[in-house]
Amino acid sequence: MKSAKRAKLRAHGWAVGSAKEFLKLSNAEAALVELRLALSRSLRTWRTEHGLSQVELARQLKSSQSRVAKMEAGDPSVSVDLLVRSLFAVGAKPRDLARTIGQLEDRVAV
Amino acid sequence: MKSAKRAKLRAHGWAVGSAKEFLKLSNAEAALVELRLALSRSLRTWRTEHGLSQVELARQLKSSQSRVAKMEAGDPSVSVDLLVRSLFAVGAKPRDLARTIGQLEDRVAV
DNA sequence: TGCCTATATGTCGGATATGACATATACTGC
DNA sequence: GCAGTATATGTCATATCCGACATATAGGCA
Repeated sequence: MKSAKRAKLRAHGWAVGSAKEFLKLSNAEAALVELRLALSRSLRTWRTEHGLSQVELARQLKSSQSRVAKMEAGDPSVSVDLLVRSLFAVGAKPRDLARTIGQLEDRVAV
Repeated sequence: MKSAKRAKLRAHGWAVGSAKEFLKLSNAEAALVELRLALSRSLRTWRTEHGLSQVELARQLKSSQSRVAKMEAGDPSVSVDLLVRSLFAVGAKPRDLARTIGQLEDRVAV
């Protein structure tokens, strides 16, 4: 939506866009979940390909085996922050992240 | 490093890889900071291009003007999580994130 | 079977992030 | 100068996350 059009709608407040906004928010949530899962898979793939156990990886990350397990399981108690930090910590480059994220489908209904 | 080689080194514990690990960790931190900044810029760009004020964006995100300001400033109190969630919430697609992240330089010295 | 290793799950105290509010700064047009 | 608007900064109570620990489950092997 262009700014001119939006400027006209703005005065009407949330009532105008509520349904659309609702969809956007739930889509956003779905996208976040998928992102978390994609990063989870990346981390597990990296670990197994390097022949490490969760305990060993945890030591590298200065974390614990249980948290590594939760990271790899996409547990909701794990933030995208932690996943990204972990991937960087094991040597992943921004490019690698970009590739992983870019492979997610674009499900956003606008 | 391949898993066979690593397996040999494993027994020696942290002493072997400490310097390398240190570099990796600080690189990881730097990468995270850059990522935060890149996402910050994306968010501000999106907002200004849509002719919204921080207050209006905050309402969309169910957040506050001050937090939006901090997001856009790359404030350390703002997590990557929140930035990503916000971008998704305004309709960004995984592809858009991927493009933003991919543009970061790969500074990791391995 | 019992033992060992790897992974998963539940919980908890302390740490960090969040929204909200107050306030400050900056830039308009009057 | 002074309103009005937009953005920045500081603080705080609450919410959420994190590492750690305990414990459970699963598979291999003697």
